[in-house]
Amino acid sequence: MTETLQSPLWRSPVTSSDRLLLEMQRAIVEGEIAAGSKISEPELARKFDVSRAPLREAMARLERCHLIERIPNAGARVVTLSADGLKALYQIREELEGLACRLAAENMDEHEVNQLQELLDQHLASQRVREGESYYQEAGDLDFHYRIILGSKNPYLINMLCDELYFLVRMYRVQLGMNGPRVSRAFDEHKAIINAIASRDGELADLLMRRHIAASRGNIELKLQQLGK
Amino acid sequence: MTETLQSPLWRSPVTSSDRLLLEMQRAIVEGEIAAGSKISEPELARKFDVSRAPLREAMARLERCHLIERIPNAGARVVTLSADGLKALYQIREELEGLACRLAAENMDEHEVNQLQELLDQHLASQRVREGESYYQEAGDLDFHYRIILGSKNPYLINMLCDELYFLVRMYRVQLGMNGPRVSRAFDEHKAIINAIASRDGELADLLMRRHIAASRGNIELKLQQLGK
DNA sequence: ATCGAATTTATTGTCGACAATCAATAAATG
DNA sequence: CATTTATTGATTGTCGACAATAAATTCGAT
Repeated sequence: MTETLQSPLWRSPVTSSDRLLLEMQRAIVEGEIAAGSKISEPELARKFDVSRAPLREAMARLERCHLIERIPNAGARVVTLSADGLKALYQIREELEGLACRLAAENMDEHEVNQLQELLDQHLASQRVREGESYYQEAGDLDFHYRIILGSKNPYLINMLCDELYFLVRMYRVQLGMNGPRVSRAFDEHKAIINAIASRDGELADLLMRRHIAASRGNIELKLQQLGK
Repeated sequence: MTETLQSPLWRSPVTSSDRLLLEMQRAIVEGEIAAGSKISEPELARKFDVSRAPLREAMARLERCHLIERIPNAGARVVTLSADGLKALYQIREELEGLACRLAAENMDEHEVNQLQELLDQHLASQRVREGESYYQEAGDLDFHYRIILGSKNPYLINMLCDELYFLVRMYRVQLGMNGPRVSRAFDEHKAIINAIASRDGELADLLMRRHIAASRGNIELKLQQLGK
């Protein structure tokens, strides 16, 4: 993941609980800690060689980004991925990123728009080399979305999308993958969105982003069905 | 505040940190702990007669609902209310509650719709008695919005609106008030929204809710200007 | 007298141990 | 034999003390 992916709310990991959070986010998103599995505080504390205090703080933040679910006096479980969950998540993502796109068209300055276009050119070049390689596409796609969200200049929106929803989105995408033909199509959609933003057409940018996300959702739903969940 | 206001995620305060959270949420929303003031952990721990452990957990949750802001190794401050903050908050609220309204029109069952209509009749009756009394109106308004959000049946949406955004919304409303003429107008808007939901017209319900919230926002913005902030 | 650096002070982050609560097993009774 | 009730076990929630970091103050130099 590149530097530009970091939201302003991701502070560099100064504290133990910060490091733990990053480590556990990665482990859960990539399935290293299995979806649906129960989390034992003493066990994880030993594993990461820390006390339960920073671990519990990290877990509170994991709950905040919907990666685990806690029940008082009972324990915590890693979330399970499901078709219903995906639907609910993407309903919100469509709405909020549509808004972000509209606001970005209004609030991004010329420099930021130029940077966004340069980013797309970079991805296009690297995509020609690695045809259909999903990892780079994913990083590139996330980077693209991140910049637009930041461009909205709305702190609450940035917080919700980058800090609360995006890890779960990544979890669906990493664990359920993204197949070939969708990858190149996504580039064209990105291009259209940037054009709308560059011409300050917030309404169009909104619409295009919603469709872009809806298409992405359809792609993952297909995978879910194929796996027979 | 009535019983029905509670979201499913508000568990009864079984633990110390739960009690602390409720207490501090109320204190901040009502301005008992002044906006912008710094929070001292040892001081509050003494005041509420608990250890710092549950206090810190409560503070983590206060940060989650945007009532305080923390900086690592530096401390926490209560948020300050501003015109920019209100604008950013209501931009999101408009979008998400519009979505909630559309989903409610699709997903609420007959019984829930009937209950919603009964609720409005109750409020109308009590409003005739207490003309322009803002406290009851506020509770009633919140209750109305809560039920629609729950009716969306989208867990993420419910969590975001009821647990993360609504305390800040209440803080603006409680500390900046809501004046007379707006109160009765809100009833008519509520009525129109319910009708749209009852006739399963999600699109209309969405539109009406957005306007309702925009009007409410305009009302608070006016107050902010009058106070010369 | 003012600016900068070192020291002091206070606050936050972390630790290990204890208490309270819940789940599971085993015993007892109809 | 089934159902209920204790008992055991483990996990979570809470506490008080310590260590690390940042802010405040004092002291010294120009």
